[in-house]
Amino acid sequence: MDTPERNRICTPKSKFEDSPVFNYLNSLSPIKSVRSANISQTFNSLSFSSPPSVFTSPHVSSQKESRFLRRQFFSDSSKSGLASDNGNGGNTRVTDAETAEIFNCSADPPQNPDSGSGTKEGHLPNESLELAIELPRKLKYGCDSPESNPVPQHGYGTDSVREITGTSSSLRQFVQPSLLKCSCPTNGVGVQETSQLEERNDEEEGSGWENMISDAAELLVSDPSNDAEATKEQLDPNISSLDSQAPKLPQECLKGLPKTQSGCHGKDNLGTGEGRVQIDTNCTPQKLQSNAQSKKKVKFPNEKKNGKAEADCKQQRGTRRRCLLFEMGGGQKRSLEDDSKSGSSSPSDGKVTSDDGQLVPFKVGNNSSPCMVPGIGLHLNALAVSGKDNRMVKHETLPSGKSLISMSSHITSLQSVESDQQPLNTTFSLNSLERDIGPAVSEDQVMQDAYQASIFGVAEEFNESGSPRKKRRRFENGGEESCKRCNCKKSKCLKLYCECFAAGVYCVEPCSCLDCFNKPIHEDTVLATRKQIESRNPLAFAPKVISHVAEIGEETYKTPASARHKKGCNCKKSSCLKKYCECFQGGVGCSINCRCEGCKNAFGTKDGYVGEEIEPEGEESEGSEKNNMRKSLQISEIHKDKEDQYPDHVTPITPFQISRMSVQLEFSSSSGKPPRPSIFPVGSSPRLLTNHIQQISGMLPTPLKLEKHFQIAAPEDETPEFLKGENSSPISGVKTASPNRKRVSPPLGKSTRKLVLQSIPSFPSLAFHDQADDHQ
DNA sequence: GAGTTTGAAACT
DNA sequence: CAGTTTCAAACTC
Repeated sequence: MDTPERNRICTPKSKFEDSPVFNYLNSLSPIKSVRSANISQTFNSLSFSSPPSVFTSPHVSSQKESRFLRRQFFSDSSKSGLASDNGNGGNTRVTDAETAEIFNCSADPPQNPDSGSGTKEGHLPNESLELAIELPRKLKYGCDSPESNPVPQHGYGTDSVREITGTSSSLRQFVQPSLLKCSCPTNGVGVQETSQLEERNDEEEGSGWENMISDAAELLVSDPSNDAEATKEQLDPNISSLDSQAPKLPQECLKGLPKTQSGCHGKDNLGTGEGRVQIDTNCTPQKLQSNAQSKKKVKFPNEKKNGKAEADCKQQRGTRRRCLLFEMGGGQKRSLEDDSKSGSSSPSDGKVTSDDGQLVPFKVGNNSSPCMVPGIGLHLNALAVSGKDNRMVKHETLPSGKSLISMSSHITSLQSVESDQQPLNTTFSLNSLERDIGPAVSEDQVMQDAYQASIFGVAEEFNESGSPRKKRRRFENGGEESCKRCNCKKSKCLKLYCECFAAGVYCVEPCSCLDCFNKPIHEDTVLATRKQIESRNPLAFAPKVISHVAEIGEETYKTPASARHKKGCNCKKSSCLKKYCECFQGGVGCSINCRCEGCKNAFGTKDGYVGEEIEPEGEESEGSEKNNMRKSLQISEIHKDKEDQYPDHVTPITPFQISRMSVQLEFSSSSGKPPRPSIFPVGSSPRLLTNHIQQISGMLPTPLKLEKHFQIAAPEDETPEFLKGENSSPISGVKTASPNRKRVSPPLGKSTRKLVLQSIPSFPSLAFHDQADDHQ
């Protein structure tokens, strides 16, 4: 069972990598763990146990990898020239060797450079060709446009530095997880340390964190050349390490963490974890490049599609980083104030991160589950993806430089419930949740990256000069929440009118708002305002779109498909066919809760929704068709769900994500614009994402298609209860905890959910899953 | 880019 | 709770 799942997860790679090596890697849990690293970092502040993060990360990592790969492509292409200039031409192999060494450090430093690079190199030619072909397409938006390339301006060296820093972060993510898995010793500490180290490095370099981030983002997104290379390099190393070493990793990890340290020149040799980090940071871009190259080689050989998928995934990773990597700590205020303007962009903010920081307790954080879903900012977006309810207010600097304020909203219901029931379990569940989130995010990111790659990169350019609206739209579409921008003039960005505020994100430069108080400087005001709003409406900041969640025993499972707008829309003239409609905007069908008139929501009409239960009545034609679609989809979903469960660590997919996917798809297809960030993402399980992506890559066409494919998630099952009453909403859940339970017993959840949920083990241990997967 | 439309949020 | 106003996004030209 697992194998297929894993394949899905890695699908992009796997496809690329038909080679047994990839399969092997996929099968190997450690690699996955590496992926998860990103997430773990995000959550570092929370101090999660390494293991969960590791597992969760795999998806993410994969995505990131894909993203990086893309970038690399660009960069490579561009670089090739640069390299020639710099005399780096010969570096590729050398770098490969170096990278191999670097990675090997963890395993066998000296030994394998060749093996890793060699295998990769063998593939390279084909891949490069494919990449060259594919890249242009993908890059069109970001890369092609000259504007998109801010990097070029920067000296190569500077870029490299930034890249390095950025890469270091990325690398950290990758590396750390692996390290964590392998060595585990330093887990939390190591991660934090690594983050610190990164920060230090960044500081040393003199580039602001924000700058770094923004640059990195730009580079990643738009810059094919240098930045891309850097990112690639950064990513690649991880990837390459994974790929080349993947087979080795498990063993090596066990053996070699120390070696890696020794091999890599860490600035500071803190611990194994640090060593890794350092390694990453230390690794020169060249090395990274080599790794990246090796990776490229490996991945691309197969099919363009695969390459695309990978690229998407990679991009997503990059995106994620942007959004997630930097968490603002309680210390943020200071840093933020200092940085105030940048909105977040200040390096200090980014620096604050886990160690310092702590989440500003907007509300009492139940658990520190780190899982804030970073991207969730949009009203709709806030989707429950997070599933976790961390109420903690986090400040995360988003790619755009915005910092998440956070609230992860109230989705806590599940967790809270669990916590109530079993404190011990809660931690576990949290981990699982985190895991879920991570993957989910990754998926989303993947989706986003796909779009972002095309669109997003461009968006950033606009930030500074472009017209706010356009920028915003592009950002929103391509970017994620983090990319959100508002244009508030009278609300001071302290009301829900403001998307940024509603999303729990600070306004950033790109925002064209006036008299904005939604900035770190005014953190107190923002928090106070939020409290007020929440006091009025606890669900105010809760995700508007709610996915169906089921709880089994102690664990909560996300039901795949169902997602509905919490509150329902009230559309009268838009027929729920435009973004005016929150349901439509959220990529979900209208539900009973909707009071819309003439509902024609492409994702599912109100009638249709009822129709599932009461189909005959409503718009039968549409409803019936949709239902059929849904059924088919559901079936597929069921399978997916099962698969997802295992691979992802049990944590069920967040319905939101799925809904997002559908939405995103639509938008992308329909408007050609990237779906909103929040919506983007997607499918809870990376697998789904990969699958979807694959499908989508070819498909994107009309929203309808997407709907058909994805719709399942949105329509149905839904959690009746969420829909039924806002009260039941997660937020309420936070208070009472009960809501989830209600959800769990979905009367409506006709079909699949139950099966899925049942199949999932209550608390699968990571190792357990892996094993189980293997057996399966 | 300006203006209009739309529906949520906020207010009464 | 319903009605009205305010607001900003979404949309159109």
